[in-house]
Amino acid sequence: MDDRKQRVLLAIIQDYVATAEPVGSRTIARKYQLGVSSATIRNEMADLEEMGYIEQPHTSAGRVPSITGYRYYVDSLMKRESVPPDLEKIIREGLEHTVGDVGGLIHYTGQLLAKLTSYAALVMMPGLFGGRIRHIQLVPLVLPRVTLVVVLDGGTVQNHVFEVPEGIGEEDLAVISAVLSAKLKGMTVAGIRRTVMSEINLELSRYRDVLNKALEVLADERGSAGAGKIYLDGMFNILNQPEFQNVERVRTLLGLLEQEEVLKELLAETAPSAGVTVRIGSEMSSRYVAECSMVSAVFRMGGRDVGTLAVLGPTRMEYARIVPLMEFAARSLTVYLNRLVAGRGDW
Amino acid sequence: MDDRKQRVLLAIIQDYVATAEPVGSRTIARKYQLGVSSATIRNEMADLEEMGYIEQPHTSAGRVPSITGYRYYVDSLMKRESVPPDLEKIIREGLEHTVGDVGGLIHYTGQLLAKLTSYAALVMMPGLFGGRIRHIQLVPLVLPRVTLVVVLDGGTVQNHVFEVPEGIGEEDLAVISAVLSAKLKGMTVAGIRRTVMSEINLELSRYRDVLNKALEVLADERGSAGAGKIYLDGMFNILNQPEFQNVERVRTLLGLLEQEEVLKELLAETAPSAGVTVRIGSEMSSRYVAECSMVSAVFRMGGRDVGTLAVLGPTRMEYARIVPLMEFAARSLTVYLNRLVAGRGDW
DNA sequence: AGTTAGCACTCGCCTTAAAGGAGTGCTAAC
DNA sequence: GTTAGCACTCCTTTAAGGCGAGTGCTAACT
Repeated sequence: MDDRKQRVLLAIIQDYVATAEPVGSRTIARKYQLGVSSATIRNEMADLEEMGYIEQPHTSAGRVPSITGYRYYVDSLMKRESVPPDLEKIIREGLEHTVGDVGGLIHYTGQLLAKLTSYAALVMMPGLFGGRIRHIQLVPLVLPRVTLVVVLDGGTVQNHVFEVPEGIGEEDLAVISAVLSAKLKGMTVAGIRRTVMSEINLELSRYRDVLNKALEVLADERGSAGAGKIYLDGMFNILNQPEFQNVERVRTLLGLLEQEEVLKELLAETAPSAGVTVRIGSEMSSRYVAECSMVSAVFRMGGRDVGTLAVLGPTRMEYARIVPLMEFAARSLTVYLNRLVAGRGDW
Repeated sequence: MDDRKQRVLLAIIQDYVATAEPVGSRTIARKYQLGVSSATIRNEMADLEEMGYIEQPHTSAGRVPSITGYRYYVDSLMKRESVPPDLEKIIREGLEHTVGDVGGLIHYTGQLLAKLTSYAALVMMPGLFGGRIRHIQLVPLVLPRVTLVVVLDGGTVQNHVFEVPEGIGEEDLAVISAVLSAKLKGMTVAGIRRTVMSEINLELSRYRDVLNKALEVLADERGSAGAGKIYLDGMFNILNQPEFQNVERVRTLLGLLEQEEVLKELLAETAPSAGVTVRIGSEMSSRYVAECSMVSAVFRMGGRDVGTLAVLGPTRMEYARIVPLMEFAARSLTVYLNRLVAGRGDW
């Protein structure tokens, strides 16, 4: 792909992203000075089409970038815009001044992203995964129902209700709680080793049933790394995009957004740790988002990936603006999350 | 309004609810045997229009029920359909077999309603309002940040993060927790009296600051009776309604559904305790739901209203089917919620 | 060989006109 | 009070024509 072809492709994508209209050779010759006539551009466009980077909705319409075209753009052509300082400020100050738990901070970031990007924002929360246990206790409800309450240092509180065998009383629960507390406090849920578990089991062999149940709950949370809750914001934004003037499309998309399972899968495809993942149209696993792209990034706590931030918009997304913004958001969130659990010191 | 006019109005509403098409005199004469000709019906329709019960989108279109018309129908004309036994069974068994906390049960009911009605379902959860305190504790996170954890007998767990003054340590928090626990356990949050509070304050005067903060959190929850979380399900259903083929309308409605505050207000207008509230179009306070109706009912715990169930659909809603269904759902939910906190005994 | 002007051609979209049809209101007769 | 008949209204559908954006090709130019 020679230099001029690249410039033509870049122009087509920029124009299409801006206008949502198929772009013709004349437009490019006029608006983007490539120093050649529209006829030359037509020739280049014919080539680009043959190479699969652009498409024609129908004869005598302009060209539209293909998935391959967008991909090439994102990987090689795109000049990342730097995040405007005022946005950086908004994000930083927003995160700085949010009091509350880890969940609140993350949720807030999602809302902010929706507002700042004008697309839909998705957030996958960490389960019990990301934090050290500060408090763990079995609280009797109406026996035989009890709830296992776990408080993490980030302020996350999770609980899980289950039933204990007949004959277990409040005192028994207090004993178990004390042992659990002694053994597990300070550990991350992920870090609970089999050895600790059996140690506990030994110490409390009388209560094997209850214990197994409780540990099972913890293990559940640990196993399903992506089991966290999903928040969705600004899906309303997406309706302002011209490609969603068609109700049929809105319906399929909204149908998707209601299925948490599918969303989780989509988010789970985000590359671990490093940078930002961009997936365009059919590069995503669900066919319901054919016309959409997702830009996502993971955030971390204690050196471990714990959740995912994402933005969902039309394939015609402003990648050059969104990618750096997501990167900044995920990095900022990571910083402030870790401050939350480590006092002032950055992680 | 004479008997025949009522029958004509009834026929118009039934037909319009079924077809979403303006209904003409001929249709009524043909499909609903009133024993008179279409000309007579035309005369009746002219009268009904003058009386404000029906409207004409334009000359030479059929008639459509007005808000007033629907209102008259719901209040006087409607024959409630009885809830089909299989639906009753689905609801009962669903609620019976849902293990977990109060929140899970309520949320599940919302999902069920969305599925069974084919409209959007809204649920306003109780805050800390509806249940007795089983456990209350200040858990230190990374000092000075602590979280107040409250567990209710329904299994609801709420927490709130705040900061304590310098110099307060884990032991201090343990002392405070012990007193809070001793004084408040077994009370409902709503039932916490000023007297108890000052009693606690007296006992722990050293920790006045921390205590005030903690009690403030509790009071907050108590004050905002409807402050609970809102769940939304099946908004996707609403897009299948013919009146929402128009994207503009979808946008305004979705815009509404994203604003929790507005939703809370809408739900808060539900009549307390008794039966089912139906609000049609402009009878609701928000102008964004002009084309919609809401059928809502409160559910109770411990003899007190704690939350609201609602269904949101087009004004052209199948009231005769939905009203009894909502009533049944709210009643069932009340029963099972109370079982949850009272052992087997019904409330 | 690459570039460009010119031009015929394609094809979606918009406007306009005409036909069709559902439904009404009115009148006159029963 | 009811009904048949009929003129009238007005929305909706269909068809046709013109417009315009854009293309691909050819031939000439550098």
